[in-house]
Amino acid sequence: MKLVIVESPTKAKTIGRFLGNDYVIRASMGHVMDLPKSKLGVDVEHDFKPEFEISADKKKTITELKKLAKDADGIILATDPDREGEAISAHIEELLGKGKKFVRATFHEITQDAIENALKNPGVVNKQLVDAQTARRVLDRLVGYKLSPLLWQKVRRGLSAGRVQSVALRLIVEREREIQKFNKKEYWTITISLSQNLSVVASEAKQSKITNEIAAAPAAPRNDASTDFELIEINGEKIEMSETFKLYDGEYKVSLTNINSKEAADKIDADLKTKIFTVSDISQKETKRSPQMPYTTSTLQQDASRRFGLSGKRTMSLAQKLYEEGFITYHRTDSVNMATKAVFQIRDFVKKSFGEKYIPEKPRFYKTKQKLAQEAHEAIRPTNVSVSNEKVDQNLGPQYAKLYDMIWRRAVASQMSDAITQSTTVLVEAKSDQPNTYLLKTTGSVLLFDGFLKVNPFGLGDRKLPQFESGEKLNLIQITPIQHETPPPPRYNDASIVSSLEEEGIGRPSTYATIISVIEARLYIERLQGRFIPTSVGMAVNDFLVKNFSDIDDIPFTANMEDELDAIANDGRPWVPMIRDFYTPFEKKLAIVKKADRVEIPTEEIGENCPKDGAPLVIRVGRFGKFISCKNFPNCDYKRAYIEETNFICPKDGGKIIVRKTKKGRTFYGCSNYPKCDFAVWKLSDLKRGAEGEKTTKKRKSTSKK
DNA sequence: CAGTGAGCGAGCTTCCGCTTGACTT
Repeated sequence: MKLVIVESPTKAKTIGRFLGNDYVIRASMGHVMDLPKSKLGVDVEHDFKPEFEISADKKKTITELKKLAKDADGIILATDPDREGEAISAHIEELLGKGKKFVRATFHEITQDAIENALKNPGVVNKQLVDAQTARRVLDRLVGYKLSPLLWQKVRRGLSAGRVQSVALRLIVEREREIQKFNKKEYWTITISLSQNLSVVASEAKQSKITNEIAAAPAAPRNDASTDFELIEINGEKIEMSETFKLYDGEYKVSLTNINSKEAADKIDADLKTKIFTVSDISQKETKRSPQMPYTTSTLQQDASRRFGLSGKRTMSLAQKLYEEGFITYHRTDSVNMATKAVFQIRDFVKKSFGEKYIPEKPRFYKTKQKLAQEAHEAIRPTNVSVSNEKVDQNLGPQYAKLYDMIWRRAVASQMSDAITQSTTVLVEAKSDQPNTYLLKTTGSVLLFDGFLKVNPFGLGDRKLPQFESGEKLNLIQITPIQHETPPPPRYNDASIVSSLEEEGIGRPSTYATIISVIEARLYIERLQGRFIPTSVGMAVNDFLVKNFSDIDDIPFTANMEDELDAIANDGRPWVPMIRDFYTPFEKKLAIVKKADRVEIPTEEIGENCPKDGAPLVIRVGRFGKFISCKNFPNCDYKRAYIEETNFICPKDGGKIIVRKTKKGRTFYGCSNYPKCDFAVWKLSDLKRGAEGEKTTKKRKSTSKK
């Protein structure tokens, strides 16, 4: 008997189906050893020796593995083929060790071929890769467990800092400041509605029929409905312009026009009324649109957030179940690669369902753009393309089916043909014998071939233009000047923060969702309609870290770290000097900052005075969220709850429903007349149903359990 | 289901990354 050890139990089950009876497959359930939770666990005096110990929740797993190892003829370490996976193998080897025969087997996809291949070509644990993981772990521990206590001392108890979470917080704080200092600019666009002159062109219409037949896309028939044109040039000069702003995280571009006041717009409006409008140019262009790459963890979370408003946490929990039930491949991945077998299955499926035209000549193979990607797994795809979302609905329910459907469409579309669109641009000149000539433009587009849009129809929508003739005169129907303001850069949400973190190589697929949960749990940020706003505590912590540790609390720090880890893994550089080079200046800085003053958390006045001593009342952020207190604290201890109202009323006594938090920090909604009225619900949607239907609520629950 | 900020000074808070259940509704 041979013992095979992988990380995930679902993976173990799948592999069991491929291998014969002489193999026993077990899962490690992730890391089995870690640094102790309650102390630093790194001996900085003695070459940073880490005190790895068996994780509390893995003692049982290890006991069982040890038992199996005793009877095994050989042990195959088949953990994930990346830095962390290599360390898990090393830890298991160390724990089960002594006289056992270990080999290391790696594969990047769970297919029969890949696994047989891996077993035929066994290797040994890569010590250099393990060293790189040790360095990563020790560095993160030193940063986290040295900075956090400093925050307890200088700001408030229970706070935290770390290489990843502090940069995520910084992104959000910097963005808030960029929004605050953003200068809005007024600008105007001018839309001109023009119509065709039916009686005049009636005879020409016949002639145009010839061109009409040649053109692949038929134009809408001529009619007297008007078409909207945009003003684009005045006397040969373009009115559109753009401004670029440097942000902490990249660049921000806004487009606007050089018409910057109502007076200027009105003047153009009046002048345009005196002009004659003539079609001056018609051009057509075919554009190809290619499908998107199949999902990774990051893009899956982004799309689920954008399309269904799901949090990263929720998406991952739905995906976990889909994975466990065998509907999709592994859901924590940074790879866009699909197993060759799956690619051909999808091509077959598309050919059968939609015809030959819908698959490109050659299969599409995608490459990830992230240079820090470790690509230990496949992209996220359905394990069997012929499984419909109805089947998922029957087995797991509509929420799961919705996510599965999204994954299915993206994966299938990724192997389909390009969509082909024909766009038509019509230019109109507006002039007279008086000064000033204007150029107007309109664009229409027609889908010639839907291609991949057949299964993933996003951003679809034709805009058919009537058939125009060059030189044709048009009638002015209406001129509409519209006022705009340049919008400030948007606040981050679940989708955009994950996108930024991934782009900068900060965090990993298994942590994107938890990074956000952590800074939310510390009350560093709060959500406003799904977007992140830093709290006063978040601002204070961020400013403290940036002021004193900007070399760590910055995007390039992780990129540099990754370069150094690569040198350890690939060139065999020793890890201890790398950590020492980091720690020596860090320790000096820590000692200096320890002597500095406490940080004051800014408060916000609410425009009301304290009933006790008349001083202004302020909003503070405590351990459980916002509350109102006297500015003179601790000399005056007046305090009361910060009440966030909703639009709902209590079905029991008609009081207002307000937002509250449990001791554990969960949000719920209760009656403002508490404790006189004890009405409370977890979700506002429960409230709508509440009055008429306890029965319907119960029914739904029992069916969804099936 | 409904707490909060400091200090008094017990004992404790905290990192990132790899995996699931065990919890709650």
